[in-house]
Amino acid sequence: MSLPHILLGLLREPASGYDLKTAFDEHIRHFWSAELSQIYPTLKRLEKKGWLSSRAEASDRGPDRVVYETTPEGRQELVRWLRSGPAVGAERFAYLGQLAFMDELGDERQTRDFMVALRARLAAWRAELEAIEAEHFRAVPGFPDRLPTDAFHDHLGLRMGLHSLAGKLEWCDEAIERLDRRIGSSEPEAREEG
Amino acid sequence: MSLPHILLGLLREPASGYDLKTAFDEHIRHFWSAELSQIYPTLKRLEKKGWLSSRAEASDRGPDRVVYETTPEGRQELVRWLRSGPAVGAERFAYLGQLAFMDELGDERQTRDFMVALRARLAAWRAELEAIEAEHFRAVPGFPDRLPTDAFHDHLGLRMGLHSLAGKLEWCDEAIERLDRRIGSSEPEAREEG
DNA sequence: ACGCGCATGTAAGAAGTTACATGATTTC
DNA sequence: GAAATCATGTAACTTCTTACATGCGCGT
Repeated sequence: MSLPHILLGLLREPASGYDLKTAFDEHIRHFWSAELSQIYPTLKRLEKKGWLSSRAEASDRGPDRVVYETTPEGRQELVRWLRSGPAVGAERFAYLGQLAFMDELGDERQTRDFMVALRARLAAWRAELEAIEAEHFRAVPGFPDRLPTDAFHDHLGLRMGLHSLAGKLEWCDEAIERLDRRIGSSEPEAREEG
Repeated sequence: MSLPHILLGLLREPASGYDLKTAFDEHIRHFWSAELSQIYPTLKRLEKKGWLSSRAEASDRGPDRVVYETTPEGRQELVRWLRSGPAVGAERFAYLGQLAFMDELGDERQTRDFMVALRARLAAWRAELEAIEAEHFRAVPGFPDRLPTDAFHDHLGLRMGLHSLAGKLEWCDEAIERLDRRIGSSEPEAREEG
């Protein structure tokens, strides 16, 4: 039930479905994703609900664009969502499910391999967020303390990702360490790996 | 595409749909959730696929139970999923969407209120996980280093939640601090709040 | 001529939620 | 007698994914 609200939020300025998909891939992807085939019908639905209005617009290249913008009702609904308190509690982490059943494999070295792979994925993600933050530092005047309010809010989201990933990476290291101790004490042979 | 695999994982021992719902509410809820109305048809689908078999069983109280267990094919599919590497990247965080658009409200004190509310929710969640860990410490012999492999895997999941929440809570504190600085410097009146 | 980026969608199906329907037994 | 727990589901709907269909204009 959040995609409509994310679209409303993105439609601060008028945009086409295609534009919105670009925004998803560039900025929103860090906490949500959506396909064009989901965006187009959702926009139509929101227009029927009265939260958006649309108009056709000629394009420089390619076919006409259908440009949407929020109506006062749409804007009101966005504000209602923002004021309804943090939407927390429905998160789903498939990799924790995998981990929970990993003992089925009966070999803790496989759990270790899993944790090492997970650590690499999370570290890559963190590197990506760090690069974005570094770029902001370089390019945006007044970063981070004197940012205008919209850029400051973006920045808070980025920091959340970094803190959460830092915690998870600590956990990976802790888990790998404990697994090594268990593997080492149950099996006398040494095992080399970075 | 993870619910079938989580059900396969839970069906290490034969269980009914009702039993599985109980397991979801007790253990799985920390990283996944499912309703009975989703579990029952999914079990039927998995049986048709040949991953589960079922038999009716008399119950002490209430109607007959339909007890499922994994077939060799089901077990093989679970192992395939476990070995396919960490399923990461599709996570969705609605509250980061809210935060990103919060500047629409044009008042950073509302962002601050939001962060305080979010902090409280996350802290409550952490307290819950900590209570579970404390109970394990008290009740489970050999905790945490000499656990049997299944309990050790459960424990890793718990630690992940704690580390991730710790990172997020740090972020909340950082954000609230920065917001206070911004609010304080833009508006001279003091503001009391816990 | 071919592919890429722009721009629109539809169709089919899987996954998930909320509400409803039924009925036994046990506990207060 | 009422409420909780055990136990099964169906129906209607929303949400999301994957695959397909169409066509213009620009660069190589």
